Amino acid sequence: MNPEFPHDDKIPEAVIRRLPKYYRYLQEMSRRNESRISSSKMSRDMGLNASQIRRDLNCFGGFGQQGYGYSVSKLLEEVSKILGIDRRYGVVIVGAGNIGQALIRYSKFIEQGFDIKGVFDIDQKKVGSLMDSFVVQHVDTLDTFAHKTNVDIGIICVPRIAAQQTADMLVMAGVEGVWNFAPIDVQARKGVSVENVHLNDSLYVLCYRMTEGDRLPPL
Amino acid sequence: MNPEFPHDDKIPEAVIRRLPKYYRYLQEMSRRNESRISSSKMSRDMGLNASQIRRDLNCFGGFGQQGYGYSVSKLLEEVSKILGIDRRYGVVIVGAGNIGQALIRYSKFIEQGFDIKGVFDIDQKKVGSLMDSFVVQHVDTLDTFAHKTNVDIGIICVPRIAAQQTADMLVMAGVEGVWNFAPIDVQARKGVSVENVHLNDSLYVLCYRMTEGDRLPPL
DNA sequence: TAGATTGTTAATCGATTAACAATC
DNA sequence: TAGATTGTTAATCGATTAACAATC
Repeated sequence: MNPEFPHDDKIPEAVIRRLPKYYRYLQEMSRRNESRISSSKMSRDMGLNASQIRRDLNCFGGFGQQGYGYSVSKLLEEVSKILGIDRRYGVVIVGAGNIGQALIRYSKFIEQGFDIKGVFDIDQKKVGSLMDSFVVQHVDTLDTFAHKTNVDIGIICVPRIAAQQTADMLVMAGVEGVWNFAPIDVQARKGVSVENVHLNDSLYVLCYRMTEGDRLPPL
Repeated sequence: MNPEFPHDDKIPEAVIRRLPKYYRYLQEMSRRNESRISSSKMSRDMGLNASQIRRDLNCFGGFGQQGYGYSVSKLLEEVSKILGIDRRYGVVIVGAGNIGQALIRYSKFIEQGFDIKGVFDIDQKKVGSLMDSFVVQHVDTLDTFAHKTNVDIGIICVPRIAAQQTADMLVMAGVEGVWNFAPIDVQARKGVSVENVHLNDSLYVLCYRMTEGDRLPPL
């Protein structure tokens, strides 16, 4: 019935954004030693519609079995593969300021699979200093460094004003992905993926919701 | 034509998520000393459809003027008000680990409007130590602290396993908003707003996109 | 006034949900 | 086999875009 997976029928953005949520959920089920899971239980636990879950997963393949459900371990493995996190990534951090330091320290949050290869900054006062276990290097050396080391992802932790040029440098240096923490949408040529994080936006949405109630007419 | 703004006709989620983007854009226009802006220029600059922009803004009021466009300063002020960031917020950080430290240091990213009132942790080894300019306090003292200080928002920077109970404590302590960095969707009673950040999800989506190309059939 | 651009309705598009036949 | 649950189509819902009358 489904001989030619994966479909490359253009996966909807909404589906892609839900994949990490499935991944997190399946990890949890795996930790709890659940071996099988049905779309209806997932639905209850995750607050998503069961049809939607089945439809989402079917974008990538028929991973389930009628009358049984899904194997947690198999599905977890499949979702890892789909997300592309069944491998390791070399990363560099550009910008050794607040967020940069944060991410180095927090690199544990990048639980496994992501190896920080180097930390770069433009500030001569920071260059040469030790940040956690990394000697901060000058950005001018980024290109050379990236070409002799395996660097897949560049993390942008520089101020807004320098973010786009940093993205450009990273692309020149050959990264395939840019994870941007500066409050601006950086662009990259086709073939280089970009994720703009915008922590501030999330905080603002929180403020919106906190204020929302106050705006509604009193009952 | 629009006598009774703001509509409380249930603002679509998608519109709310775009508000911070409008805010960022308008700040940029303001920095550039632009005094007026049209939906068509916004459309070009932001990569959104002009109709959508006008429709989004009209959820909250008729801020424009036919034949002229929008006043940048007025619109910026309105969007600030809508987001609820035309005021200050007292915040506490719970969890003085990697992300917690990061956010304290990065509190500058919370450019203005957010005042860190206290930092809390459960680890006796951390309690009493100085983190930036904050003495880490024990979480058991959070409730008392929050009731004698003005605390609006609680930021959760504890491990996944402790995230929900931390949320519960924050709600007990009287916060109105929870900004959660643990990789789990925390819940709170009605009336308390929650934003789950999920940095990992964003990184995973980046990996997905980086892998995506490899999956497509060769041309 | 003529030109420009909004506010808003109508048309389109895409995503979610319901339903059910297929099948383990 | 009977029961359960998927995979998938059809129906619904909501969001985006186009179009244009209103109006500054």
